[in-house]
Amino acid sequence: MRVDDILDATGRDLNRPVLIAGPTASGKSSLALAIAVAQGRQVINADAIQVFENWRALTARPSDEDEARAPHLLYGHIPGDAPYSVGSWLREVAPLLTTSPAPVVVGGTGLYFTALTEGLADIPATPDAIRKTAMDRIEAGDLPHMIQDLDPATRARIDTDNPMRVQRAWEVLQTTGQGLAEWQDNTAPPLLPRNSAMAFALDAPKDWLTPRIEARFDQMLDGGALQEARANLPTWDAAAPSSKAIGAADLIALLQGHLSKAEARTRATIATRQFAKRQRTWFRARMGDWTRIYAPDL
RNA sequence: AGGGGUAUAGCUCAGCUGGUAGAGCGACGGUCUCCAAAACCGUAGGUCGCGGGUUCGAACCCUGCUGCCCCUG
Repeated sequence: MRVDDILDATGRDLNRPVLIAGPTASGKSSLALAIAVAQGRQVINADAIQVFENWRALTARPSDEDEARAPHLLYGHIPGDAPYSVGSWLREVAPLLTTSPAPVVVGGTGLYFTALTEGLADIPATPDAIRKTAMDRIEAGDLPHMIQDLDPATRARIDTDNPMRVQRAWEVLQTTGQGLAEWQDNTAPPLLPRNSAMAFALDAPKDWLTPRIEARFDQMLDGGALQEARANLPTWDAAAPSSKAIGAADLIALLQGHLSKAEARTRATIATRQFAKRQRTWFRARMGDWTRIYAPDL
């Protein structure tokens, strides 16, 4: 499927949102922009890290020129130290899906798309006090007891080797008195069922993507990623949500003199390749009914 | 040229007084319903620089060679 075919297909039903998922550096943003421009749609971000304001070059957010060609929403609108999650994202997208024409939602975060088209249990937020208790217990090495505290159904369902999953399950049980498994079993219908959207998943083979990832990192550096890192340096906090942007810690380490430019580049591109692998796995396993698009053909 | 050191998985290195090799990272595969550019799980790689010797048995001891590093000249 080429761009023209996609424009043709999506152009026939302007009331259905277009979903575009794909690995980093696969070219999904420009495809989304082409559709938006041609059909008067808005572009909505479905990327967990591009929502943050403080790393624009490094997270490959659309340029000013791109944003001038079509409205872009949910990009860089969250402070780098503010918490954000699938739940936050779903609440923000909800009112944006009803525009006419319908938007094109584009990004690389599989979980966000899955939550959108398959639903997400509506669980009350964890109070700060409970979160703090959870983190303290984990830090104290108390994970085994937290696992024991869980309800059997949840314990059997989650990956108990994964501290984050255990923490989440424990917090849900503590704050709601109800097990995570039960909450999930009662998940409400999705905001946007798969069939109510035109969904595309970009396929980007490893050997094709790797050189693009490397070239793009160099473009990021040329595009001001280093100045951006310098701007972030004074307030840098490795634990801040936006600090998870691939390459952020490496550029900071470079500025602090802990890494050479070559080392920073190597680390960042390796991390990006590993991330792309996880994305591929998610798309293949969870989005089997999305229309596949072979990225090199675009 | 002489003296010293070093040579073990793709990379960085462990391997006690000899019992046919391990880790971290990387690579590859996978999981994942609220930190997801996160977190987690699994798999595959090595005739231990080369040759000779000692020994029931050598990555480990002896010896020659080769490469690299340091010191002296």
